[in-house]
Amino acid sequence: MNDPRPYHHGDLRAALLAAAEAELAERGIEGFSLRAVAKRAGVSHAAPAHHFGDVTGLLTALAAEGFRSFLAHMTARGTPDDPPAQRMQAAGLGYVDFAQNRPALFRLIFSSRRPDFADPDLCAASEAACGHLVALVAELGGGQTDVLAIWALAHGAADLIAGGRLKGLDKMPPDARDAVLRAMLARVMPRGTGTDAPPAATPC
Amino acid sequence: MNDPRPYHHGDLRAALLAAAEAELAERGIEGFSLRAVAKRAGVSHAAPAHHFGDVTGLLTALAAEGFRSFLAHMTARGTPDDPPAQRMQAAGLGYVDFAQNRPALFRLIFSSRRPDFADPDLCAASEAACGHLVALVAELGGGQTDVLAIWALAHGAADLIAGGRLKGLDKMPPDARDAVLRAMLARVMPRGTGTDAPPAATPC
DNA sequence: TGTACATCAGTGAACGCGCGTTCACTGATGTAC
DNA sequence: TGTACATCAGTGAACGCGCGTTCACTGATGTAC
Repeated sequence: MNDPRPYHHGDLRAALLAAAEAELAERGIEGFSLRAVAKRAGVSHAAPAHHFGDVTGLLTALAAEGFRSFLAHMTARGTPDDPPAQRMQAAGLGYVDFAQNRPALFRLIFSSRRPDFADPDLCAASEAACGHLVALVAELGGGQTDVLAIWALAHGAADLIAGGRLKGLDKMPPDARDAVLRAMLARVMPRGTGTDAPPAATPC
Repeated sequence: MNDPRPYHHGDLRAALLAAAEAELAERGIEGFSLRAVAKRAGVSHAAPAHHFGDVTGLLTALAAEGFRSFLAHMTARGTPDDPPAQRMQAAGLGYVDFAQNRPALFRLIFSSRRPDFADPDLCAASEAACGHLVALVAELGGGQTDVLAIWALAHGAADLIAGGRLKGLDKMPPDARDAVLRAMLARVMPRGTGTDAPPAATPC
């Protein structure tokens, strides 16, 4: 039977996460509500409790998914066999890709206080993503200034795109957009002239 | 008489704006409430209506103050007589100063949807701040890539600091912090080698 | 200087609303025998 | 294959709460005469 509304959903957990992301994109974190998420997913407003406990549980699970997607984007532009500089550039491009593809998740993981960042699963996902960046910087042998410059530039481009303030850039054809981003990143890539100091700031 | 609680406040409007900024800093935009602001300012929760109409009015006024403070920070590091490159660097440092000194306002003007950005006063304040950046870039004669790189780097450093993710940097002595920021900015300053294209993206 | 009065700023009770959460329930599924 | 039963997923009513806003009011201020 193709009953459009079976009693059991099948994968309500995933549907609720998708609905929550869509709600965040539409209303922002400041207008987020569990009831609206349930309504969007087509279930009663009490249903989410079975999968996430409470609203913090849902946002925490969504943030963990966010970090995993973030890491996936950063590694999607190359392979582990590429030279470090190339992988660094790929990570920078992926950082921005993530903000452009999933702006609500970008804001959730970087600018919200509602997820429980002490949650073990979220913590692990966060550390995996940030560990990738840290490892790359270490491989490149850059110093504090290099780390900060790369990170700030990628993060700034990403945040501006997530906020819809770089209309010019995110409406360009992908190739042209990438060329601009590569040129930007090239300005801050370490030139291998030695480290000026151990990093005083870590991404996470 | 030094009655600590006179019936009339004196400057409740300013007190409410300060309380709102403190509330934003403490709870974030997602936990912001008019009643908490009134309580913090020591007045009844109906008092703000006399000065701002409603909660959007208050956040709009606060955002306008935010843009004015943002512009003031960007111009505070130098004088109009400095050469363009020096004023650009001063603006970059001021951009980050603003995020560090008033993180709640930084997030309010760059990452929130609650203020009414169509409000004439807010609009004017926003355009004044962004106009400063645009004018500097034009004076410097940089192209699209230069504009984006400078803006992204300053914005990224600012947003990371506003989010408390650059503990190392914001705990350094001011001189050392400035030296790092200057080194970062130097990597993306236009080198006067001509424009590659007119800017496709504008800050506002 | 004194008085009347208009204006303004803040009060506190009241309202309706949407929220998160709880709870007893019911429909559906799957497994033991 | 059929039946009994445990388990699970989703329902819908109910709760208490904090919220934004409204409203008649009252205290305070300032101005006209």
